[in-house]
Amino acid sequence: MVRPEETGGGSAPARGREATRARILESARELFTSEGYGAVSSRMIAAHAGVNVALINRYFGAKRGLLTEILREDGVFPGLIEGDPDTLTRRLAEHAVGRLHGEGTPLQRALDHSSGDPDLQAVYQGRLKSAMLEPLSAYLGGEHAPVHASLVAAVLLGLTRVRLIEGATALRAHDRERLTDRVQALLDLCLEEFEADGG
Amino acid sequence: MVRPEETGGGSAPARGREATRARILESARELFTSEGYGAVSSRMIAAHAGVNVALINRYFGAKRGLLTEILREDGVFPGLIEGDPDTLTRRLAEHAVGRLHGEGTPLQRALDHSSGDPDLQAVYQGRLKSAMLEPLSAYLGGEHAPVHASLVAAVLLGLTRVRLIEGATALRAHDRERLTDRVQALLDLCLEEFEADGG
DNA sequence: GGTATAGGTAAACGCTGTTGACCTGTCAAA
DNA sequence: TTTGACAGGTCAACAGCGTTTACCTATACC
Repeated sequence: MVRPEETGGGSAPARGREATRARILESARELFTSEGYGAVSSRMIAAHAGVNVALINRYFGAKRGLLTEILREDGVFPGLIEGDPDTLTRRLAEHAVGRLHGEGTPLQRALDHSSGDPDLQAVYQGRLKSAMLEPLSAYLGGEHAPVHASLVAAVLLGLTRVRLIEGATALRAHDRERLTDRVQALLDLCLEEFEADGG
Repeated sequence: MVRPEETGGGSAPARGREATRARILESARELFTSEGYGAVSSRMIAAHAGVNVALINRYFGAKRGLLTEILREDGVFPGLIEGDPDTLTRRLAEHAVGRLHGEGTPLQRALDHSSGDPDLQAVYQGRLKSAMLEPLSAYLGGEHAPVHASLVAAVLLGLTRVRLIEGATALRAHDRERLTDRVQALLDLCLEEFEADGG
């Protein structure tokens, strides 16, 4: 049998599968944003979406699948890599310091706070690899590009993590500016070529 | 009533409370080391220690309490802060790069790998604050000491985290040396004084 | 000897993510 | 028109988790 919503000339846009899937996804997004990931159970999502719990696993494999899908759509690490190479580290530094101040989308903020969850960690790591390390490495080029990319990622991730420990301490504008400068300097140092191999 | 093991001149060294507590703690340490934190359940620990599950919560409040106790004893962040200030960043860099290579105690390695768990994250954060940020900040002194300490911690944490994503990539000796140098340079930059406030 | 109590146990509680069996309505073919 | 297949959905259960409550038992004191 051919499912109606998969036929090219379908008239009714699938009242069932796609609509339900979307409703679940939207509920999950809302709840993850307001409550965090770990604090939201499958049953909560199902209830919010007005569907049965089993559908979550039917459509998304597992609770983690919801997260993967949401992060795939929203993009945890928006396109910072593209753009003028000369201002790359500036953009990254501003993004990082911005995150230090709890900026970013509400979803980003929520997920940063529930970053302890193993599911989230796993998905995040996948995203980080494909949306940060690999493109950055390709963007940089050169023999040591992977190491450079790793160092940059380390600084950025570390900042986010420290923020979770210390809490978001609001800086005055010019302190923030200085911090951004410093972070940019760190990133620049990360990208500096390793000296020519002596051995 | 006065508990025997708490009286100064007790003869039998408490076959009960303390011994049982220690047995639970040792079982937990072993299992956490070999399996990670999240993969070990309260019942597994209890079974391994030959005691009832309820005793874990009786003696340690919760599963997390075991972790807190173990990390308190072993010290996740051994005394790197003390010692010659001139070689501080070198020591930290070597420690960090060592961790990149999966060095450190087996327990450290295991916990690094299961660092996704919320419990572990919470306990780690507490330890990091009291064993890293605060002493480092005190050690450095000066107006901007907390910011410097945060930046240092960010670099160190970030490196650990990136390692989890990329896996431990074994570096050749001289590459490792170069990486250590680079990390040290990053840390030095973290500690550089902010230029005098112009505004 | 009687009794308070520390130490220990068994069984449950409420929750989690996940799964398999079942129902139901629609749509295609005979 | 009847029949059958099947997608979409529901219900109830599973196995596991951390934790808690009620109970038992042996020891140590009065």
